[in-house]
Amino acid sequence: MEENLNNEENIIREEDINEQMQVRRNKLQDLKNSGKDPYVITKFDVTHHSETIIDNYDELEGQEVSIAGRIMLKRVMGKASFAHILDSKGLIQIYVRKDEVGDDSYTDFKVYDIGDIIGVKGVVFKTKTDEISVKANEVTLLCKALNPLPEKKHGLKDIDLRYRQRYLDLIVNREIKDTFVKRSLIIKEIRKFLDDKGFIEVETPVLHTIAGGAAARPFITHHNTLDIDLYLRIALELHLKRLIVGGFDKVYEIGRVFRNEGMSPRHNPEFTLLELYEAYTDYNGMMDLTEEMFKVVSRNVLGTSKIVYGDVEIDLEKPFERISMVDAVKKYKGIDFSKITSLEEARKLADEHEVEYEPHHEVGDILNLFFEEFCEEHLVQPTFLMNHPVEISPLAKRMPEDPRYTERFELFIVGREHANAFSELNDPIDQRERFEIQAQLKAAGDEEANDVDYDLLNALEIGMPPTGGLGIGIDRMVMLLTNSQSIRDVLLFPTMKPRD
RNA sequence: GAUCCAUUAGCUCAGUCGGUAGAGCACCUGGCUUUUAAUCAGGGUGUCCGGAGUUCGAGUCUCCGAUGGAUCACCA
Repeated sequence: MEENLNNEENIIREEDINEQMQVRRNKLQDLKNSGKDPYVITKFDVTHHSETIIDNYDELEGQEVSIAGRIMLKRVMGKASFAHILDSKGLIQIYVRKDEVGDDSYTDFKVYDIGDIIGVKGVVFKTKTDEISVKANEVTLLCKALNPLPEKKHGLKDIDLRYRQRYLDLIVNREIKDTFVKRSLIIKEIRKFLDDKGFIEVETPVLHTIAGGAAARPFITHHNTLDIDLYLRIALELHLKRLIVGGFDKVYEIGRVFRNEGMSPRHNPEFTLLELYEAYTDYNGMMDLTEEMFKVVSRNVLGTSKIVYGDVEIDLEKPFERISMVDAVKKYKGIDFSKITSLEEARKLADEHEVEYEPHHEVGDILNLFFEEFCEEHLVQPTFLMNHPVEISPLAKRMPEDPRYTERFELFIVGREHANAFSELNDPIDQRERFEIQAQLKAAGDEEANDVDYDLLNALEIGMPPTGGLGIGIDRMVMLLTNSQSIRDVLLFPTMKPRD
């Protein structure tokens, strides 16, 4: 059955071969017929990269080098040719003369296509226009490209194709490679930053029996042998806290989490989350850590902590602003929620200001709606939004001076949430009550509400020290530091709907 | 999930009022021993995203569908 389907696909594909693709297949067949099948070659010794040759021209002039890369541009004349070769570091020109490589080799070279991968042995020199080049004395075809590359002038602009065929995008739009190099450096710097502070990196399960630690709809999968449904994790929180109970004082994990929700320029179904937990500190400690991390990572990766995002300059150097959610709503909307004590008052306010709420929303939920509606977009420079209502913070400790609110903060930059942290709730009795409220919400149809995690409750009953916890969306952070407007520009292979 | 926009050659894009499908690059044939998005002469290679409808006639108008983008909803 499956084979039949594949055969059908293959038949369709054969029909899709256009003239250019057919020409290249014919060229490959000719190579094979004359004993020059490039696919039998297993290795090629590369001694230099384009960048090395260009950066060290003075030492390398007249020296023999061996380079390899993809033909990107080709200028063929009767008995001599120029071409540009793309290797992992960039472009370099090669000069191929018939009287240097021999008649047969030159004839072969003339029919190589843009996109083919060749190895070149030759001598470093400068052309009369001062371009650093390699004069070939030997050219080897290492791989035939059977499909043509996009055009040299305009490259590949079709966003759909760029995401679906990222390999093409990387070849043709080489500047995007920088984004992914930076992404790698950012994650490396985060690890270094945390390791230097004595944090231990751990790995916890991706397959969960309970989807908790965040408000999100999970992906559901099935384990055949156990015959149970499992959830792909939506957060790292609940396992990392168990490790604090177990005696690790400082732990972190950088891992993929999965949320079965809408996609947008800022949301991908799978994304990378950093979560860390530190015993014997609170959300103030987490604020200091967050501020330092953003500053240091930016400095070490970009060489500066004053960055440009879109048309705004963001200063990660000066102390981040700190404001409570109640004060933010007061500042940007002129409404003082600290004086709102009943749900009726809150609903009346919401009605007056055309803020839509759900029947199950309490005062704290409505406060949060006001914040999202009227304040969020104003928090462009780094701002810690603090002291969220307990209703939207089921895992955070209450503020001792006002139990309606929690010791929690979110870091906002360019109007977006970049971090979320709190003094972790370690009161097992309070935690049990909050889980039960979540369970009621879930029973009432809220698909994002948490289940009761009895094992976590047991862990808390064993005893978790006062702990600060922090989560940072790595993709958002990479977007910020690479001035990327879409999350898909910082993901090598963003989730795409299959065609047909 | 809703709304708007896009989809034409391998790539980037034109296509007027509904009247036989166009350009540049790429590709093919030939020339050219220092080119620089090489160049000179010649060649158009197509499921106009798919399907249905209106019409004498549809790339163009209408409807249904696919994929993508933006905005909204949800969220990080």
